[in-house]
Amino acid sequence: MFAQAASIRVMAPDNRLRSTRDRPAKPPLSVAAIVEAALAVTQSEGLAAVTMRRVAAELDTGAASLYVYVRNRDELLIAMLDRATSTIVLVAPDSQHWRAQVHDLLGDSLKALACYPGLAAALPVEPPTTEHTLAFVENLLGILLAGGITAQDAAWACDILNMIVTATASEADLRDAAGHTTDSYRNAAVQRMYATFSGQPPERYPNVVAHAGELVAGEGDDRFRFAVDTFLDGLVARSARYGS
Amino acid sequence: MFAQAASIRVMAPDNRLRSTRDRPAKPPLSVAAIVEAALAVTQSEGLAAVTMRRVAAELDTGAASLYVYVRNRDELLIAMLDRATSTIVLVAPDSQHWRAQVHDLLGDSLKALACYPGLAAALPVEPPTTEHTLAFVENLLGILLAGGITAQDAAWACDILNMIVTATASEADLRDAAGHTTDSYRNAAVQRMYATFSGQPPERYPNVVAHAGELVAGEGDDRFRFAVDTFLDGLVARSARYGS
DNA sequence: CCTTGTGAACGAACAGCGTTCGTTACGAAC
DNA sequence: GTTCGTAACGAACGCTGTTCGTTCACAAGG
Repeated sequence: MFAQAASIRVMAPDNRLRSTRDRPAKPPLSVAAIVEAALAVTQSEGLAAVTMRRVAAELDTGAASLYVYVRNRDELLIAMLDRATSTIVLVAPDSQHWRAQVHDLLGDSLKALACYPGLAAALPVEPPTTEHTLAFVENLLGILLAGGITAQDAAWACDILNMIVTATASEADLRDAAGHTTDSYRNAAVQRMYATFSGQPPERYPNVVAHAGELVAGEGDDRFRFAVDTFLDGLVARSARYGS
Repeated sequence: MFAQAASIRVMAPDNRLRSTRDRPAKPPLSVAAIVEAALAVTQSEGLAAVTMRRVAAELDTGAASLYVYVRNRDELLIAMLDRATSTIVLVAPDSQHWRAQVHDLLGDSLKALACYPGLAAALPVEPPTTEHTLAFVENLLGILLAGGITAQDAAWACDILNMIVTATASEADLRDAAGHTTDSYRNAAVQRMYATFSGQPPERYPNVVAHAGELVAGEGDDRFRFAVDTFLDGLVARSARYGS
């Protein structure tokens, strides 16, 4: 066993040559490569599978090697969020179409998060201090200000809108969990939720039972649009009240 | 060592007697006792400290003993949430004061969650199927319906308002993390966030830098009231539009 | 060409986690 | 008085994130 290990060591150059031929191109270790590998694992197996060992295995190395580029797992998660956020297309604020811009921007954000089940739910609560998350907040804040929202309202609204995106993404993870088919517009998880609500004793939970359908209604997109729209309506009503 | 262990076994009755005298009253193991112990640990050391071993130690027993009453850790967390939710005082929906009732109910919910740092953030995404969480949703839904909100809007609003509470509680955990003193209205975490925002390059993040103050402004309560109020404004505006 | 040094890579280990297994011991029932 | 179900529990398993000390490849200097 020892001799074998020794011979492997000696044959290291050959090994690398062989592996380089086997796989397309094994990129050298780097922060970007690690983040990309972690995102790939998340996409295919969920965030729970994103362990240091699993990510390292994806790069044909050991867990300890990652710590040269990443301080710890939390930092990796934040880097993953930043990478995902970087795919959001930013827009120049336009006071004429600010509501549509908010919808587009948040929709993009939701799409970016929805690719990586669990990532949205498992992040430190107050994150946006990395490059792309800051750029995102900057853009959202700019659009709201262009829309005539008070600076204070706009700032707080950023926080809340972001929260809506995150929560919706987490919910979407759950809704898509059990084999999402585009044909059936209700998957198993939603049906189970409906059964839970409608199966309660009506004298104890009359509204829940009566409106079980409404409680579980809507695709993620519908609920998302409702949340954002309603909140924006509130913002506008508020700023109108300030004006008067 | 073996003999000592044996003698301990033999002295088990005495041991129990002694421990019964030492501590006020060691309650027998039960789901309620386990949940209470877990909540106590959360309150004093945060949710991260709520490990099966730590909770068991709180009850002077081993981790394995808990599994007689609790299927796994997730179920314990859900039971903890249900217990915390049970402290919320429910109200009979009154269409005259429905907005105040929503504020009271959600405020209570926030208080209930704020006692246990981390609990809000670390829960399965779509929980409310336990007794007290269902009762809470039932009541919130009833109040919104009494307020003249559409059934569909009310149902979705329950979800979103709940989300606001959860997220605010998580944020409050963060804000209170580093020794919250009632005197200084800004703690270290908030100051650090302000420094991060205002310290960015102004040409790259002009709005973030310009409005760093607004971004971190407000106690948890202010932000919470803003979020709920604005969303309710939106709901009202929406139902007015339906009417027309 | 050989030595030296520097830092990435890595194997092994640590402490802790959730959970399970098999055994023990106690209290009630017959 | 014996039996039996089951709560309680010690020990273990496989896994986690992280650290330590060593090894190795490669570039710089003599």
